[in-house]
Amino acid sequence: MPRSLDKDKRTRLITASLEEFGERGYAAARVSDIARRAGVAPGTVYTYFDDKEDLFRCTVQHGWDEFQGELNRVLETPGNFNQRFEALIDYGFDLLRRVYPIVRGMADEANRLDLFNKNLDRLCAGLERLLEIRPDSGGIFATGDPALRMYFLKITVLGILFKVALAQPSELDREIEEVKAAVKQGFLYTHPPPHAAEGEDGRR
Amino acid sequence: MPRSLDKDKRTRLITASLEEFGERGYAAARVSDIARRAGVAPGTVYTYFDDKEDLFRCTVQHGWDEFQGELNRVLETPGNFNQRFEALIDYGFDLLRRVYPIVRGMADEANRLDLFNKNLDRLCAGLERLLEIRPDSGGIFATGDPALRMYFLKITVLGILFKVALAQPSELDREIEEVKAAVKQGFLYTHPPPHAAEGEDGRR
Amino acid sequence: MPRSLDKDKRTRLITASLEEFGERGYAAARVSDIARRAGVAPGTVYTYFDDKEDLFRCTVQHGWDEFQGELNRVLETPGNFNQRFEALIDYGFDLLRRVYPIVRGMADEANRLDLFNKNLDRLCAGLERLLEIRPDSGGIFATGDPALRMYFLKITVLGILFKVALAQPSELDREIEEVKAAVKQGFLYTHPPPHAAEGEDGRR
Amino acid sequence: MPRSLDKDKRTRLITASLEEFGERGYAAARVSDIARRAGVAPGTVYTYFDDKEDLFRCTVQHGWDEFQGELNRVLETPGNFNQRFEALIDYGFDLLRRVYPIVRGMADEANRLDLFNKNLDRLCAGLERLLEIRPDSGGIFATGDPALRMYFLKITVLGILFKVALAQPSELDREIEEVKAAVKQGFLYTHPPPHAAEGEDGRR
DNA sequence: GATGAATGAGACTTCATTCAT
DNA sequence: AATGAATGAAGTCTCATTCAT
Repeated sequence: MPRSLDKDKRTRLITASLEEFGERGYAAARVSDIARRAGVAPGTVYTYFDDKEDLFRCTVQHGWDEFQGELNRVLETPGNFNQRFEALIDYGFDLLRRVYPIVRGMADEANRLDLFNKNLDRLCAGLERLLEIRPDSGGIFATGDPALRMYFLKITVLGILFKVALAQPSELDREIEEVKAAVKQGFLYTHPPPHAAEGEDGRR
Repeated sequence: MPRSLDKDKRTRLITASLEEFGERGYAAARVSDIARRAGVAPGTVYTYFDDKEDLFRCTVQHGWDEFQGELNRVLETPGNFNQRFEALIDYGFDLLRRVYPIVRGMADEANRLDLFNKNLDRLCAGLERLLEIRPDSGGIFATGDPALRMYFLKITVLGILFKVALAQPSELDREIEEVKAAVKQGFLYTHPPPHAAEGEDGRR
Repeated sequence: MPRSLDKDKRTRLITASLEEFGERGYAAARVSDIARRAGVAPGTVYTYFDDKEDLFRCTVQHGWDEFQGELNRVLETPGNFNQRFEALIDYGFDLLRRVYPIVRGMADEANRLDLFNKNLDRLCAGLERLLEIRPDSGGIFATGDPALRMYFLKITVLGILFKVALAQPSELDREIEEVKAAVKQGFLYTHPPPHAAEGEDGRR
Repeated sequence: MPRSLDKDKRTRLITASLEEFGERGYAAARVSDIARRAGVAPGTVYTYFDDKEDLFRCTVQHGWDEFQGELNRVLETPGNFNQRFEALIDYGFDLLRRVYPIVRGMADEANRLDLFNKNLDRLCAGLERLLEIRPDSGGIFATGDPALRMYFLKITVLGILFKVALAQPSELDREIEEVKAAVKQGFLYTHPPPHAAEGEDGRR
């Protein structure tokens, strides 16, 4: 029986996917369970997505886009670096808390690597722009070589993502707090080093 | 049949697993293909392993143990830090080149996270000991807080692992060379060299 | 909505059915594709037909009726046998060219056999009447036994139908020309012409 | 549990296929029912056949090969034409009685036409050779043009096949007797033409 | 009457695992 | 211990049909 609900079915399916794929992994997640979770018939999934793989990719992409949107917003907003960066971090880890199990699935299949790498590149390009804004250019990424600097950035972002993604569910909240604190420490407070105005640190 | 034959079969199965799981991922890899690759019948797999999951875990653990063994050897060997560290890095990335796709599979299932995290902890503990040996205490991990320092170490190791693991096969060699160079740069040459205040090092 | 529109929709559905069933066969043809081809919504099909099977039967019957109508017209029209017969043959094969794949579908299901056999009987009865008109009684069906003669007629008509129906699409035109030529040869020119003993006809 | 039965499983599956495909048609026949009928598990079907389509094709081809084998045997056996021909006809219609519903399915899908046409060609080539052996060259196929003669032969064989295939099950025995009688009459008794030794009929 | 999104039963197929040999 | 044919549970996906709008 057709429902009046039209546009939010896709959203509900994405949400349900996030939960199912997250809890059970791509292979173990069942399309019919996702459908039930979304409150639709199994066949309805195929009205909105080509197949299970498409559903997964769209779900993942949805998460990336959400964060990228916030990042872009921050980039286009004038203001104090530390405040903007901190807001982004808070937003990002809130998002990650909701979608973290999906990160694992993203790396599962060889044919999903492109999707992952493209989004990582996009994310890091945005972060790079944000970091460049930073009043000081010190800190752990204050390498002279821009390429190397970007490389470290990607490794660090990847490490953070998987540090959270690989956390046991029961440890998730603690893990996120730890990572968040570490990131803020590493990117915000450590440079401009405390009570030190020397830029020597920055050129390292 | 002699015991040695058995051992051979198990080893061949581990090797075949590494290749199949690596090339196709856990879900897509078929036990029968692994058996064929190892030159045994499908049923024989179950003489040496409980089930597919057990086979995967043993295969993964085998890889971890291999690297950890080398790390321990390095730790117990006296000598120049830089040389020992570089040797370990070379060894580690050679190993990673062979098993890299397995890294992705490790993160696939929630019930494998423990396995992964335990080995990561063990690895980082060893690395920490190695880094402590380092004559200087500068560099990107030269944080005062030991816990934070370990945290950054884990994130960086994770980032490196997945940076390689997420590379497209065709890009693998280039990727490994890049990461290796970056790591050596970051851990060997970049730190305020001992008793040297020259910034020449910094220009890398 | 006016009655004429309805009729138009039904006709368009029959036409679209002919094409879809023809191109893809009964099982592979999709009701929704037929609907799209006819320019209506899938649900509308069920306003004009009970179900897919009914749609198929009506489509098939439509084709039979079309030919049967022409046959009756020929039967009721006075004139030279050869001319009338040739016109019928031309008409029949033109029709067959358009609907030929449907012939295969007609034989697909046990519960469609009645439909097929009844129409075949009706067709052959008409052909028999037409052939009886023929001034001479020679030719390949010049059997003394009327029942046997009818039997041969049915077999030949069936053979012709399926010879065309089983042609690869790319071979269809050639096939139809061949069958048409053979039929004309067999039924028109070959029979010991009336009151003529000349063998010239025989060289065919 | 593995059974001792090894080679006849394939045969049992072919037999079961013949029955199921025959009774229900290709689309409606279920692989699991065929398996049950053959006394094996559903999955076992895929040990012997690629998929449902392959199972169908092999089943059909099995029938063709059976008849073709008998035809070849007859061709290689010296002896009186009429006796040999009659034996072949009897054999052929016995076979057809067992497999007749499959004939319909053979024509069902466009991608099966090749299979059908190739076997029809092979069959007619054999029949042509057999008919050439015939002491007299009269009868309904006594056309001077070999190509046309072959054409009529194919149409007639097709017509016979489908005349039987399209019979209602309850009518099958009667139908087969009728066709058999008609064929014998047409090919055996009608030529040597009654009380006529003229060869003019043969060149027609 | 028309629409077309939603339904949901059902089939094919896979493959980890078993066990008679 | 090894084999590998057989097993059978289970999941994805299709599509004829319905019915609220």
